[in-house]
Amino acid sequence: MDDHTDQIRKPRADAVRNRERVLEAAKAVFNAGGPEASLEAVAKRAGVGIGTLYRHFPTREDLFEAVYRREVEQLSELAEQLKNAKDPVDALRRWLRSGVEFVATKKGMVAALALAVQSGSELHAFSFERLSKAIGSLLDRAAAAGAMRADVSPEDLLRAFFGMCYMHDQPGWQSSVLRMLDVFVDGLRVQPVVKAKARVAARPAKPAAKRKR
Amino acid sequence: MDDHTDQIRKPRADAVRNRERVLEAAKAVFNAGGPEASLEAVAKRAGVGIGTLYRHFPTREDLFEAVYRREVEQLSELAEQLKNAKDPVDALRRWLRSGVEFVATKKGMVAALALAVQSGSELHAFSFERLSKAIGSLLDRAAAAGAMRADVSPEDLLRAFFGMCYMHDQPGWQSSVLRMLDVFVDGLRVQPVVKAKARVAARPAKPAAKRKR
DNA sequence: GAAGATACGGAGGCAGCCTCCGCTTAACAA
DNA sequence: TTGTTAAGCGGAGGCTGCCTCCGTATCTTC
Repeated sequence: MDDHTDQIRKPRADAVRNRERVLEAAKAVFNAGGPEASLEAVAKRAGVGIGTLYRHFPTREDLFEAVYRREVEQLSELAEQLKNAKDPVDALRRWLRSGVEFVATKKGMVAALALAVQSGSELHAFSFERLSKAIGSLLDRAAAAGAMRADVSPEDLLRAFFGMCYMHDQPGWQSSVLRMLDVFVDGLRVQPVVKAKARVAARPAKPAAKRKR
Repeated sequence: MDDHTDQIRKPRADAVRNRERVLEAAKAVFNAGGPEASLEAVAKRAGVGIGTLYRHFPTREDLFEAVYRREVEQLSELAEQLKNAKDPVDALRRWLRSGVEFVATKKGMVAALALAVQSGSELHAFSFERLSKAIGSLLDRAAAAGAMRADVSPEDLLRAFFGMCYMHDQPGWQSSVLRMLDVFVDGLRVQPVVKAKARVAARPAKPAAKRKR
């Protein structure tokens, strides 16, 4: 909307450079020392003053956002691609598995997201919206095909996913999470009326809101 | 083992009193301000010096442990009771639901546990051991009865449970978690061979390690 | 080259962590 | 009771990290 107002000064070269340096330093420092690492350490590593860091990224979360936005986008794009897979349930499973790998690589991200969630920050809002949308279409497709229960929202799924990944620094977390996700996806499949027990009325028949067709 | 060594001085009355005061204050402060709340605030509220607080609880985790140990024990006892229920799967489901309620009440606990997990503290070790054991018997019973897949460890389950609850300060978390747990338990049931699709080889037939009979 | 906008850096105020040690007080013996 | 002494108390103080503010330096534009 203000893309081409009258005269726009070219951004200062040093500013651009510094921003980049800070980002790089932040990525390194956060990955090494967790998301609570000292911002002064980041500044020092970037070779800039603490004031400069704060000017570019007024809050810690702003810094997280800049560092991890791209990574969230990658995850989201992956879902986008899987949209075209044949078996939608399998696509979902594949996305979740990839997500786990992803988390395993970028250890910093989950912790940052967890922090972001608690503080209700931008990053959280952005990430959840982006990912929800991406996964939402997977879910919708699966539900529309009748291959999966339809009363589970993308947000639900994300919460569960990230929650499980949150334990990502315990010994066997990765295989554990994979196992749990498997169980979860199994539970997600629409089940034939195998159990004539009590839970009959528990699940509403209507597909809850945003069905595709 | 050193219950009656030669001469043991009776513990000082003021020390006992102060310990109690600090615990009470801590519970209040943590529940209100989260587990990162200032320890000096706790001391002030307890009406003791900061030094006293640190003498009784050298680390923040020690304080958490003392505050939340009892609560963990309650959860664990609940599982103990459910052991006698008829339907083991249902018992598990009930335990999980109670767990959610529990978390809803004692908001402090999950956050504290989450912190504890990351720092690999006592509290974490203790809690996980205690709860694992309690749930383990539920799982075993269910698996032995053939009502549930047997390749899921109590630790897995706990991780998943706490993970899901970790988002416990977002708007609709409670119903979301309940929904997810339902899905999860569904996935946990051993499924009849309803789907002759691809996933045939995915799950090994052998019940993985500790089967009951 | 000059002017003016923009960005830099770090001093400094504040808060919380944790330690240390001189003083107080409770428990026990006589 | 009173004296002795171990146990406990409290808060000053050193340290680290957060964040703001503003005098100074540097870049862009003309």
